Amino acid sequence: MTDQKLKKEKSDSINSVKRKSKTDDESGSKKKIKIEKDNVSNKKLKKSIPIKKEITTTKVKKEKIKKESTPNSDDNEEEEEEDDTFKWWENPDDLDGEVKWETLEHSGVIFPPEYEPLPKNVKLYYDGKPVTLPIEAEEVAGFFGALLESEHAKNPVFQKNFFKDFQNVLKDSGGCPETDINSFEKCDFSKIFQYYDKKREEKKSLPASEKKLIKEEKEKLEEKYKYCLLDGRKEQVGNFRIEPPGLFRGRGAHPKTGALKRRVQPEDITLNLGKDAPIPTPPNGHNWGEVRHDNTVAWLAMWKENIMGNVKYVRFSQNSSFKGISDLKKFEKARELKKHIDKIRADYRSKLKSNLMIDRQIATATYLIDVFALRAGGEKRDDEADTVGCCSLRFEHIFLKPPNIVIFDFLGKDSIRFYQEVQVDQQAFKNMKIFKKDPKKPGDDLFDRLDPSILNKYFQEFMTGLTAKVFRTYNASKTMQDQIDSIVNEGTVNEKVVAFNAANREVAILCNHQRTIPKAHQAGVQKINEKIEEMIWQKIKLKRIMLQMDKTMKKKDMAFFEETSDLTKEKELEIVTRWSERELEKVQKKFEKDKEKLKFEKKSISTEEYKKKTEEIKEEHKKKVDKTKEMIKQFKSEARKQKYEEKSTYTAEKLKAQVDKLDERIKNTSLQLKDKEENSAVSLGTSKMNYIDPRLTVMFAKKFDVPIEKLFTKTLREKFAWAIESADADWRF
DNA sequence: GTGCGGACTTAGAACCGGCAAA
DNA sequence: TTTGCCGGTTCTAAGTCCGCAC
Repeated sequence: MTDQKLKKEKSDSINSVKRKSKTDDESGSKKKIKIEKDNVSNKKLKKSIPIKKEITTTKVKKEKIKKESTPNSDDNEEEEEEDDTFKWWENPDDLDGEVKWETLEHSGVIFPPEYEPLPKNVKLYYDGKPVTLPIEAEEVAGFFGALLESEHAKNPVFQKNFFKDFQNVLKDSGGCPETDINSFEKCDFSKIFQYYDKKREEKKSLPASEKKLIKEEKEKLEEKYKYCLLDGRKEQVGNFRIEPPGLFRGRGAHPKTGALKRRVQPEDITLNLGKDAPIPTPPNGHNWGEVRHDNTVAWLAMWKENIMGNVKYVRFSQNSSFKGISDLKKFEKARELKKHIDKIRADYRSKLKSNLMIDRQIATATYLIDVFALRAGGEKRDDEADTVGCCSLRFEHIFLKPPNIVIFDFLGKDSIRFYQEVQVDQQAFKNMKIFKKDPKKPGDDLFDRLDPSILNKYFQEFMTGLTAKVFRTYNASKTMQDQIDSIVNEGTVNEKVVAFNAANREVAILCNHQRTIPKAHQAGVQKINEKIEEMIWQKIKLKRIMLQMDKTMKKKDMAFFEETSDLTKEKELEIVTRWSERELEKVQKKFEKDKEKLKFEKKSISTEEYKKKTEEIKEEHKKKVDKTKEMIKQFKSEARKQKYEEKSTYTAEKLKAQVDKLDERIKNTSLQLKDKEENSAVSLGTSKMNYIDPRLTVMFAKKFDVPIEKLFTKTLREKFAWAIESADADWRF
C-alpha cells in the first residue's frame, strides 16, 4: 500500500517520540463498561427513542436547582452534583432518535446592557472639530473608537464597511447638526478610544474585593439562565448571553468585515421549549418574536444575524448529555470506518485509473482527504472570504513538480494557510496533471465534476453515515493511537505529559491546526536567547576565574575549559552593555513607580512627612544607581582586560558547583525555548477537543499513571466525563 | 440535480484570572 | 508586591451535512 507507506513516511519524519515495537492487542482489551461491550452501532442509536428518566414535578426540581447552585454551598454541592449527573452512557440504548426531548424548561436569554452614552466632553472630531452625534450614531462610532488600535481598524475593507453603515445610521437618526460627515479620513476617533481605554484601565485596577463583588452580582443575575430542565433533569445551557452589537470581525479577507452587527431585540428571538413549560417573561415593553415547541431539535433559542443572514442558536453547554451523546456517536462512527478503510482504499486506488473522468476525480479527491486530511470544501458565496477545501480547490492552489511532488498552497477554513510540499502517489500525480491540463487556467476548479455531496454519496456506498469529515476524525484518532503506542512507559509524570503533548502535536499538524504567532512571541524568544547568552557569559567568567587561580587546571580537563576561548572581548562588551542598559532601566523604573506611589499617598500624609519620604526615595535611588554604575564599570573593565576579580571566598569546588548550576539552568531554558518555538504556530487544543477520541487520552492517563488533570482541563473533564468513566488502560481506538 | 436554509460541529481570537518571576 | 506571561475559558465566526422545494 503505497499511500499508507507514504503516510507513514510523512509521520515518521516529524516524529521524535521514542518508539517500541508493539503487537496489535485489540482483542486483549477488557470490556468492562457497557458502551464497550455493545460498541453502540449507529443504527442502534438512531432507532432508539428516548425514555424519560425521572418524572419529578417541575416545582420540586426548580427548588433543587436554586439550592444546589448557591455559590457558597461548596463541597456539599459538588458531591450532590455528582450524584445528580445523568449518566446516559450507562444506558446507551436510550440515546437519540428523531424526538430529542419530552419536556424542556428554561429561563430564556440574557440581553447585553443598554448603550451608555459618552460623557458630553468625549466627542468624535471631524475635520479637526468636535461634532455632536445622535445617540444611535455615537454608539456605532464608539464601536470603531474602541478598536482603534487593533489590526481591524487598519484594514481598509473594515474601515469602508464600518463607515458605510455608520453613515446610514447617522442619516437614519437625524444626522450631525454641525456638518456633513462624508469622509472617513476626516474622522478622528482618538478621543473616544482614549475614553474607552481609560475605562478599561479603571476596571482593571479596581481593588480585588470590588471585582469579586461585581462578579458575584453578575453571577446572581445570570444564575437562572445557566441551567434548564431537560426531561426533568438539570442541564447546563451554553451561550445564554445574546451577542452584543458591534462591528463584524470576519476572518481573513472577508468582504463584510467591519459591517455593523446590530443589536438583537427580543422581537428577533425565537424561543424553543416544551408545550407545558412556562414561557419566560420578555424584557419590559417587549415581546418574543416567536415561541416554538420543536422537540426534534437541540436548541433553546435562535435569532437571525443581520450580516450574513445566518441563524444563531442558544444551545446546551459542552458538558450536556446532548453534546456527550453526539461526541460518542461521532467517535464510534470513526471507529466503524476502521472496518471499511481497507476496502475504500483499494477502491479509490483502482479508480485512480478509471476511464470515467468523474470516477478519477472522486478517487483523487478521496485520496487527498484520506492522506492529507483535507476538508470536504463546499462552495462559497461571493460575500464570504475566499477559502477552499478539497472539492473547491482551484488551478492555482496546487503546483506540480515532476516526478510526483505536489505543493499545496491555499487558504482553508478561517483563512488559515495550508502549505505543504509532499510526495504523492504516482497515479494521483498524473491525474492532477490531467485536471490542470489546458484549457484550464487560474480561477478554474481542479475538480470540475465534484462537490461534497457527490463525494459523500460515494462514501455511503461503503458505510452508512460515512462523510468526508469522518476521515479527519478517523485519521486523527488513528494517528494518536499509533503515537501513544510508540511512547515508552518510563520517566517522570512531567516527561510523560511532554510525550503526550508531542503525540498531540502530530495530530494537530496533520489537521493543520494553527494559531497566529502571539504578538510578543518574537520578543519573548529574543529575551530568552539573551538570557541564555548571559548565563553562558556568567559561566565562562567563572571558568576563567578558575584558570586565573590555577593555570594548570586547563591541562587536567581540556573539555571543561574549552569554551573559555569562545567568548571574544567584543562579544563580552556587547553583553555587558546590554546588561547595563537593562539594569539602569530597571532602577529608573522602580524610582518612577515609587514617586507615583508617593504622589498617591500625598493627600493622606503631612507635608513634612511627604518631603521626608521624597528625600528617602531620592536617596535610595541614588544609592542604587551608584551601585549599579560601579558594577558596570567593573564588568566593563574586566571585559576589556579579560581579567576577572577573584573573591577571597572562591575555591575551585565552589566555582565548579556554580558552573554546574548554570549548566542546569541553561539546559532548562533552552528546552523552554525549543518548546516555545515548536508550539508558537501549532494549536493543540482543537484536536484534543474535537478529533482525538477522549478515551485515548483516558487510556493514556491510566496506562501511564498520569493524573487526568494533567491532560484535560476542568471543562474538558466535564465534557468527556463519559470517556473518563468508560475507558481503561487497555482501551483501543 | 440543484439551490437554499436549518442545525449542527469545528475553529482561532479575544479575554480573563492566577501564578511565577523579578 | 507588582508585573508579565500563560493556560484556560468564552466568544462567535466558519465550516459540514442534511433535507426539502422546485
